[in-house]
Amino acid sequence: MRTIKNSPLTRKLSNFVALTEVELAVLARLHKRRRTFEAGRDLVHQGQSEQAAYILASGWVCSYKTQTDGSRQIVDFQIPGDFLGLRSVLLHTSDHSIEPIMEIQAIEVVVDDLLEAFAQTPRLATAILWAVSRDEAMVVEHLVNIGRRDAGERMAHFLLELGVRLTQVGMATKMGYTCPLTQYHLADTLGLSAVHVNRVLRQLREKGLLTFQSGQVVFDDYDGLVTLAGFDPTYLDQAGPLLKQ
Amino acid sequence: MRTIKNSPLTRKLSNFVALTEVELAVLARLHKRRRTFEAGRDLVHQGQSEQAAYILASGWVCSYKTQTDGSRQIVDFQIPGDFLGLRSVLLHTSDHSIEPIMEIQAIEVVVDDLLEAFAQTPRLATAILWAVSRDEAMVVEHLVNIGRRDAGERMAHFLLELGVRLTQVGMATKMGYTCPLTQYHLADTLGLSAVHVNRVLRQLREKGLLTFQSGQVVFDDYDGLVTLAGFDPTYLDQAGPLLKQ
DNA sequence: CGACAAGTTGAAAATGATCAACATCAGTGG
DNA sequence: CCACTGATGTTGATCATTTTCAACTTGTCG
Repeated sequence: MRTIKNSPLTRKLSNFVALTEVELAVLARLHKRRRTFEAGRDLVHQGQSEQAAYILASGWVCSYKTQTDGSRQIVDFQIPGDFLGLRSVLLHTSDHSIEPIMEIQAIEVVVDDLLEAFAQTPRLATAILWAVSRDEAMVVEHLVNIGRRDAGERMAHFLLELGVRLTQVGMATKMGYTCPLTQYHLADTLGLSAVHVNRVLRQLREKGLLTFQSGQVVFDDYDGLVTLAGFDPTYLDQAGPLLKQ
Repeated sequence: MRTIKNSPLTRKLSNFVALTEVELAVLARLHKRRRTFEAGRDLVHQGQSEQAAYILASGWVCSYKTQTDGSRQIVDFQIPGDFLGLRSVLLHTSDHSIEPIMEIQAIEVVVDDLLEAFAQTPRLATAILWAVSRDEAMVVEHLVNIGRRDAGERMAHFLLELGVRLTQVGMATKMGYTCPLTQYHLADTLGLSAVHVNRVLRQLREKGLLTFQSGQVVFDDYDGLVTLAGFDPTYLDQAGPLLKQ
């Protein structure tokens, strides 16, 4: 049976703040309607001013921005336990869109409930501040990835990072993982054209580093990839609770 | 006389949460030693595990990451009122370095005091959560800038954004502003080579759009720049307090 | 089967990087 | 007062990476 104690969000927050029974109860009251969204249809749309945020329960989504010329930049992917649209709610306006990669389930959280919960249990606010900071650290790493690495390094770095994140929730190993992303998703994530993504994947495969085919990422030479990408997973590490009970 | 009530940080946080006298008092107790740092010498160094965060009181700093091959990516610039190193403190490790562009003054904040303050006044935690979210929105916009715009558009967008931020603190107008950044800073910010930065600045000047010489940014054609860059300052807007007294 | 999304490949064009040289200016010490 | 130095800015020539355009393949689903 799935309870509040083993939800992905609780598991994630517990890495930072050891939550008490009272805090778990407050967290439980946040869980409102569970909603299902189909692949490809936007959950939140750029420019919209939203009332609710969500906690992702199952599936993958991507958050992205589109420009007037039609090009888009994927900012990040979210996996179960991650917040969706929290920034939009806090800043009173959505500066980005959120699209499910597959059919997903998400739990709606009303913003007033969340702010009320902070008042009741400040440690929960601290835990969420930590979660937001970790998200920012990932965006920063993407920025470095796009700004200062060539196409091959970008691809290797991105797929390694995704591997580490999925490993943390039991969905990947150092051997590889199942990955529903298309080459178009990769292109929009890495700031490349879809055609070039295809070539880069071929080069990595021919060098014996990694194979990404039929929705499966296989690390043929994990250490070689780490070296190529200059991958340092420190920014993803969970160093253990900062606040004790 | 400079009091807690008109410090840049208070001014910034007040945009989100109307702070009470009690909360202002808690904020005041956070203000510890005021320290001066010279230009070019790192305030926080990548990999270091820091005890303290800072609030920038005067001057500009940049936060950046360096890679093993020596290239660096500037993630963002901070101006007075911004937090420095908050993420490092929350995540228990510094994933980036912070370098003063000029001589700066910063106020040291001990992390335990900050977490203690959250417990006393949860609304302060909410205000800081908002500030962190706004920082993230800026990093996201930089990501789009580097991922999906060409060199000229990037330069225009960056200098326009900086203009808006400086205007919010009274240090710029639509005419232009004083800017201490070198072409190397711009290159490391925009993911370009310093040589190409120089060419791009020349092209913008020859097109009558903007002049950046001798530490002065002059907008020769503001609207033209906005069009070129596809600049939409929504993500920088301060929509007014979400939490009332 | 037909339609459509996704993946693959080649050739030409564009964008930006690298290398190298030189200019300008402020500070420094003889 | 001047030569020297280092940081910054400027320009040209060449090279590498990545994009664009176009065609074609493969697989899936009705």
